Amino acid sequence: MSTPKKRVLVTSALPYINGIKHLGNLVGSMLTADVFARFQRARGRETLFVCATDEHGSTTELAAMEAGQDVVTFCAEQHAAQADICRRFGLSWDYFGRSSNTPNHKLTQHFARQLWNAGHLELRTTKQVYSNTDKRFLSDRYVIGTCPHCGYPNARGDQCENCTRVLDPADLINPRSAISDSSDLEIRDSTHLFLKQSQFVPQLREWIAGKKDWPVLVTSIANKWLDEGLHDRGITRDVEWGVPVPDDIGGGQLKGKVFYVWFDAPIEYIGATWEWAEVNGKGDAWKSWWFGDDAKDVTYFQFMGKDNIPFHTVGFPVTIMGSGEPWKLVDRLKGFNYINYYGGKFSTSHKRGVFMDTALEILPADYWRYYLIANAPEGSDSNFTWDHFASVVNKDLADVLGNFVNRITRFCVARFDGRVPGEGEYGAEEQALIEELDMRVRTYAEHFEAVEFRKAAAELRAIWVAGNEYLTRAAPWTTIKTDRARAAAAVRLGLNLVHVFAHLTWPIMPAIARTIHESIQPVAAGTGVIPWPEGSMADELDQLEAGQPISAPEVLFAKITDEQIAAWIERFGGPE
RNA sequence: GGCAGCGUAGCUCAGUGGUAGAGCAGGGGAAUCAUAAUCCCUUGGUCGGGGGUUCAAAUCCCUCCGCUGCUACCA
Repeated sequence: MSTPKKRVLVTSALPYINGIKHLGNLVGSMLTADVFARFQRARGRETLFVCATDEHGSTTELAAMEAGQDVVTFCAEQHAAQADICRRFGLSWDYFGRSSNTPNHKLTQHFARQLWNAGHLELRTTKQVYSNTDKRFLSDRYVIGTCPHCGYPNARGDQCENCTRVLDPADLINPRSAISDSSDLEIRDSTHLFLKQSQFVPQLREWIAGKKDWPVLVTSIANKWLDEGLHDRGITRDVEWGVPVPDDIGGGQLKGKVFYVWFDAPIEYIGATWEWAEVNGKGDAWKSWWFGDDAKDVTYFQFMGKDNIPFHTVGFPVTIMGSGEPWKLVDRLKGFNYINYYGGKFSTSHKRGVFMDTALEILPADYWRYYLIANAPEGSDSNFTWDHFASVVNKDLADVLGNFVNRITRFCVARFDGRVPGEGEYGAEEQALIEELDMRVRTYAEHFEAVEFRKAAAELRAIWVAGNEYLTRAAPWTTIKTDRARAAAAVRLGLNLVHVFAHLTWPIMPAIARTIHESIQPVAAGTGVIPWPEGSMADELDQLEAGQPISAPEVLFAKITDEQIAAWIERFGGPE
């Protein structure tokens, strides 16, 4: 298959600043984006992978208040914490930015100005709840009161969680502030900018219709919004923490207001690229990834959970289309369903499920990376249980991959002095394996190119299994008794296989891949990328020099025990 | 309530018109290099229920049931 030398731009949905993400958030955006970006780099394509924390909005202000911090300090600390945990998960972005940084401010104001000048924004005055005690406007969800439909006393202003009916804060009986519990509320007029999304329906529909390779999940959600009729959307808010609306937009009627977090957050994909260029002294290079003819050779991939799909198929595209400028739209949008935890939702407040920090407390990142990629919720929601997790880790990682590396390297150390044996020639058995792997490696790459993670992981596993099958057929522990050269050839092939496995495994399990590689030979210094084996398997499996020393690595994957499973169910929650 | 996705072997999931599949779990065997790890063979499903279209339906249509999510001011 030819390898187009195009640039690849990868973004993952921005994690919200408030709180450590759980495994579902991780697999649905950041992790799959990382594996994809690593694959592209491994194939030698110029790749830019950016992400950032999404920091604005009233939720952040209130979380900071609760933490007893000012919002700037709160966000700085939270950003540092997320950056650290993501780095420890092996997420390899070229830059991890912040939506509160200057580039995003400039870009958000630029896009708004373009939209305003083109007549796609208009001023509308809305009625909103103002809390005199809190001295702020309250978003609907921060007004609580008695539900007019079912009498539930703690219904939120956007929806009653008891009867699930959609509400307006004005409907609530005895409304009060969720922040202070004060009932000293009033309705005030507030003027806001509205984005006239409804004008873009035909353009959006045509754009979506051209995306034949997007998941059904994505196009069906997008079409549903278009079919129901797009509402014009308010893109400003009466809060303090956000990108300020500049004076030249809105005729001076929007003093003190900021843009809505969902308006500025996706713009931060561009902002993060700008931040990357600034930090690396690349000047205007960021523009070549996003703007005009310079970005013609860029293929842009987005990764996100299904909750983010409307904002990326409708909201952000309208911003770009409406700007009248040639900014890049997403080429390939990969959306994911959710991972459930024993059939229910992951929940911070109920201490149910596994979060990025607690996951790393109990096992290394690569265990999680493999499990999550092999079970990515692509077709439908998937379900996490400790028993399932343990069976995948123990079987696929410990028994199939770990044991293969262990058995061949230990045998080489015991019977061939820990050196790659040069005797013997590859025969029919080896040729059959080479042909099988030529096919399987091609298939594995095709699954990645098609952004199909479960299938890719299943093919990788099948490649590991092929190694064990070969070794059992070749049985060097038997042939060595009568034909040392024959056994030597089998060991040489087995060691070459270990080397190839390291290269194939790197996008999914970068740390383990490096360990495996270094048991055979040092990884070439440089970028840290362990490149894809682009050659024919006949060549790739004849790479190691005769006589070169190897070592048997320590146990690569510790098996998960029943006692551990029981302890983790106790700690994180289990079947109810 | 409306809408969307999903419902396939005990479990996790492929399969979108042409004789039901994979991995794990279960059963039998081989091997002994290896973390008792591996390899081979194998049991197991009226594809959520019902109706329809078709020479042919897991696949298309209708209807019912169930699960999950979204429903625009949570992000």
